[in-house]
Amino acid sequence: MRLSRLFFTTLRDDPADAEMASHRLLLRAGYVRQLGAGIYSLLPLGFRVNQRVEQVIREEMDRIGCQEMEMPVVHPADLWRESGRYYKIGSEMVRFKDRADRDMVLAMTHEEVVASLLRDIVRSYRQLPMMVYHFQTKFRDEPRSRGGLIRVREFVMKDAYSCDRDEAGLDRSYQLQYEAYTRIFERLGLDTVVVGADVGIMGGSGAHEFMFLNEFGEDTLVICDACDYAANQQIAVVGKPEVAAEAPKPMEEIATPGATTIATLARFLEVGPERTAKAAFFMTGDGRFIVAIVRGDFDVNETKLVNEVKAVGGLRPATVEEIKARGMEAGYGSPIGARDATVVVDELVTRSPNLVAGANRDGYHLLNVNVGRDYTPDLVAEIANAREGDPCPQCGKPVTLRKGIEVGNIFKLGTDFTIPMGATFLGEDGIAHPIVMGSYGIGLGRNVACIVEAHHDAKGIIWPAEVAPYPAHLVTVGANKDPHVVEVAERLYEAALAAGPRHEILYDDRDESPGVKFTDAELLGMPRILTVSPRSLAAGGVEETDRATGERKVRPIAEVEASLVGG
RNA sequence: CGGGGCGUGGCGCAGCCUGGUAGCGCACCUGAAUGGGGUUCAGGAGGCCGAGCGUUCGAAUCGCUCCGCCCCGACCA
Repeated sequence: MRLSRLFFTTLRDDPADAEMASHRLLLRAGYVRQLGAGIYSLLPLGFRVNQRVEQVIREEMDRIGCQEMEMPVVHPADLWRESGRYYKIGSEMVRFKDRADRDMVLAMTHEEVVASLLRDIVRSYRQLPMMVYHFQTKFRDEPRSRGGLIRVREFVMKDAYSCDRDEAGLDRSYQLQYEAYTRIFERLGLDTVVVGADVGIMGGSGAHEFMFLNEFGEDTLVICDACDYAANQQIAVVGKPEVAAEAPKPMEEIATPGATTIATLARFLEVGPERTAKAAFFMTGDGRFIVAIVRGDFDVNETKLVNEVKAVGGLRPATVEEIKARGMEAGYGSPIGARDATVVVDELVTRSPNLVAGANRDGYHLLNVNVGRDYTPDLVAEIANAREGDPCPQCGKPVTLRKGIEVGNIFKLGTDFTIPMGATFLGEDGIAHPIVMGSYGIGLGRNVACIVEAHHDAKGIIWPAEVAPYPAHLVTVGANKDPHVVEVAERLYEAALAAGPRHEILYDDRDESPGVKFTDAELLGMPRILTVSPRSLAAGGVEETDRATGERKVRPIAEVEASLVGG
């Protein structure tokens, strides 16, 4: 591609809205443009990178026998009513009516379509196992997009679905996908950490997320450097402190004016936060009021809480009015005297005697509160967040907390879609069984952004060869002075072009100053920068710069040409 | 959805407080010089100042409403 013809422009100034290096560089180098909140166009360069990423994924999916297909973006709402997700998912799913007043939705993912196809096509166990995938646009009307391509509303995802006769088959398919993912991210140049993940209220029996460690990540990971333990904080269960036994003391009310947070309370009473109980109040999507109690030195983990109380529709913080209506006082709250509330207590609290807890009276707390004696939990569970330095559940060494971006996930769905949607097969036993599914997603744009996060320097992007839009960037200098420069450059360019699409290079044939050309070449990030100039010709050929190492050498023209057309 | 910030040419910004009909840098066009690190000079083109309503003789500037975008939080099968 001749740069003089390429639909793009580079920017000298950093776009004001781009905080992440990847976002800034992709905008500045002319790979993407924003159309709206979380909605991006891929310019030709960006599209080419996307295609390269897609191709890597395609090869690895094909390699494990996953079959490529394509499913629609617009679905009849009835399909989603069948699985029940039409009612469970909130406003992140775009709903609309077609001209005949039929309810339609924009696809957020494609489990329903796969299940409906299975129902139509699969009759016998002989047709299983089977895996399919496609690259397709998803629209998720996220409340807030962020980080350029990291969190968007419209994006292309590779989503694969495994379909098996039973759990053992699912385990095999899952393992194949796991291994394929490992190869994919290695080829993409992304170091990932695989963490155990939340399966959510939709059920399923297991999930892993492939995480790219990055400070802008939206997930917090609990990682042990001493062993291989790694989990999303949403589900991480780590060791809790030992608590010294203590005889229960009489409960006693004490004035604590203004001490509405654990920090101020602990300071006021001159005790450690571990001597206090923290109350958090939630409403479930189905209208239940939850009081969650953790020790003052911990935070409530909402994912764990959602799962423990099986909160359909999730949790939202309760309002002050809702708290008052149940006999409690925000800022001075505890389950003592609570009405119409489900009390969920972290197991550590039950082992911690004589805690300070709210008196449910403005400006007062209670000393020496003991679970069981002073109030009765409806549920005792592990609902606290793992903290930096807590003991690893596998080896006991302190864990660290890291931020990560989810670049891929694999999920054992089980029969959550096939049972409600009636996707069954006739087994060897002559009985109908539900097909056992798994789903496996990789968001393309997010991966492109992460690749840039991992591969750039102060000057620009440095694409790994596997995903570079073009293998080389050819620059001419002094072309106006010396016709031989143009001759050689044209010869190299045409030779690469003739060698096939995979060999095509980027050719900066613009009448720009050398500074502009070199600066753009480094910004754009092709792995090899080839310079043809009177100087390089006099030195024996073409100057080649390795973008990653900065290493330069002059090579004979014929040798460079061979490298462009060869394997 | 709550809190904060910002909408002025493709990008980055000034002007707004103290109303008087829009400016700078980069990019773009023309010409000349230059030709190995965003080169120089000269001359240009491009903006109903996010939208609507209001105040005023007069609004980019003041007021109200709306829309959009960014950040923090909530949210993220």
